[in-house]
Amino acid sequence: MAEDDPSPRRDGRTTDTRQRIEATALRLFATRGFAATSLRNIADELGITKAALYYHFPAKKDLARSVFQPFIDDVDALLSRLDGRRSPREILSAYAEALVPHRATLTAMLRDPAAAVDLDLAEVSARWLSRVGALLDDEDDPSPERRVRTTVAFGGLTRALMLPDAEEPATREAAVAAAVAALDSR
Amino acid sequence: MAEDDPSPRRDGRTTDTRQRIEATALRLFATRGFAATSLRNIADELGITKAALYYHFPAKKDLARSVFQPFIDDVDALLSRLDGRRSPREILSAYAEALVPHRATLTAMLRDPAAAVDLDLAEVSARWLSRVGALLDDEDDPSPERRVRTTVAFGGLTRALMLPDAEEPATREAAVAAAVAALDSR
DNA sequence: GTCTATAGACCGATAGAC
DNA sequence: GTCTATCGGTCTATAGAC
Repeated sequence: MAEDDPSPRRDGRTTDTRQRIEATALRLFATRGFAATSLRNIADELGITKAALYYHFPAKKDLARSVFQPFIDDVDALLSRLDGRRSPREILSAYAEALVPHRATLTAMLRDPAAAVDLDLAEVSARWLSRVGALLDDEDDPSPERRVRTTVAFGGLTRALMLPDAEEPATREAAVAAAVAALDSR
Repeated sequence: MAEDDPSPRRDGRTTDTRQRIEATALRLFATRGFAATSLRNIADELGITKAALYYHFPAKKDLARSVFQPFIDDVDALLSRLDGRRSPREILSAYAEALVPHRATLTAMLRDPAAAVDLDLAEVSARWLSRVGALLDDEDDPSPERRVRTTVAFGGLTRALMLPDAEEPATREAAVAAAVAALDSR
C-alpha cells in the first residue's frame, strides 16, 4: 500500500532530497494552497535553490503529481475493495481508515481547486464522487433528502479526519459513528 | 442585513460596474481560489482592462475585502444573536439560515487559506471557531469525542450548504436534522 | 471611467559551470 | 547534485492621456 512517507525508487536507492522536497511541498500545498506555493518557497525552506528542484522534478506539475499520487492510488484501491455490497458503516469506516495516512494530502486537494484543474485531478475526483455516491445510495429511499444526508455524513467525516488527533482510533470511531447517525437521521 | 447582492453606495447612487466587478471576483475566487485569480482574469471576463479595476478598488486586497465583508458581517451578527442559551438544533439551524445567502463566499473562504492570511481573516475565523465551539459545548459531556461530533456536525452541515439546491427549505431542514443526529450520536 | 503604456517584482523553467 | 545567471512571461500597481 502506498504511503505519503519515504519510499525507495525503482533502482532501490533512496533519494533523501527527493523525499524532503515532496514532504515540504505537501506541507506548503496543504497550508497555503498549490497556486500560492512557489518553487522558491519550497527551495528556501529546504535551504537549496530553485534550480536544484528542477534536477529532481522536470516541472512543478510533476512534483505535485508525485505528491498526490500515493493518495490517488489508495483511494482507487479503497473503491475497488468496496465494490460489493457493504453497509454504510463499513463504507464510512473503510473510508476513514484509508484516508487517515493522507490527511495532509486530503487537505491540500480539497483546498485548491486550481491544482485539481492543472493536474487533471478534476476527472479523478468526479469519478470518486459518483462511485461513492452509488455505494451509499439507498434504493429504499431515493429522495433528494437522502443525498443531503450522505453529503453531511461524508463532508463531516472528511472534516473530522483533519482534526489533530484523527490518528487515534477512538477519535475515528466517534467520527464514523457520528457520520452514520447523520446518514440514518429521519 | 448585508447581502452578496447589489447594494447602493453611501451617496445613494448605484455603481453598476463596481457590483459587477465584485460579483465576477467572487465567482472566480470560489471556483479557482483567490491566489489563482488575477485582476486580468476578472477584467477580461468583464470586458474591461486591469487599470479600470484600479479605479474602483485601490488594490486586489481591497476588492477581496469588499467581497468578503458582507459575509463576515452576517456571521458576526449571527454570533451576537446566539449569545444566550440555545439548543444545538437552534444554533445549527440559525447557522444554516444565515449562511445560505453567502454560499459562494463560504466556498471561496474555505478553499483559499492564502486569502485568509493575506486579508487577516485567519484571526476572524479563529474567533468564530472558538465561539461556535463554546456554543455547542455540552457541560454534561466534555469528552474529546464530543468535539469530534461537533466537527462532523458543523463540517457536514457546511458542506451541505454548498449543494446546488441549498436554498430550498427542505434541503436545509434535512441537512440540519442530519447535523443534529451527528451531534447526538453516542 | 476607461484607456495605453510601463515599472518593478516574482513566476516557472533552462543553460552551463563545478 | 547543486550552484549562478538568465530568459520570457505574468503579476500587482501606477502614470498620464482622453
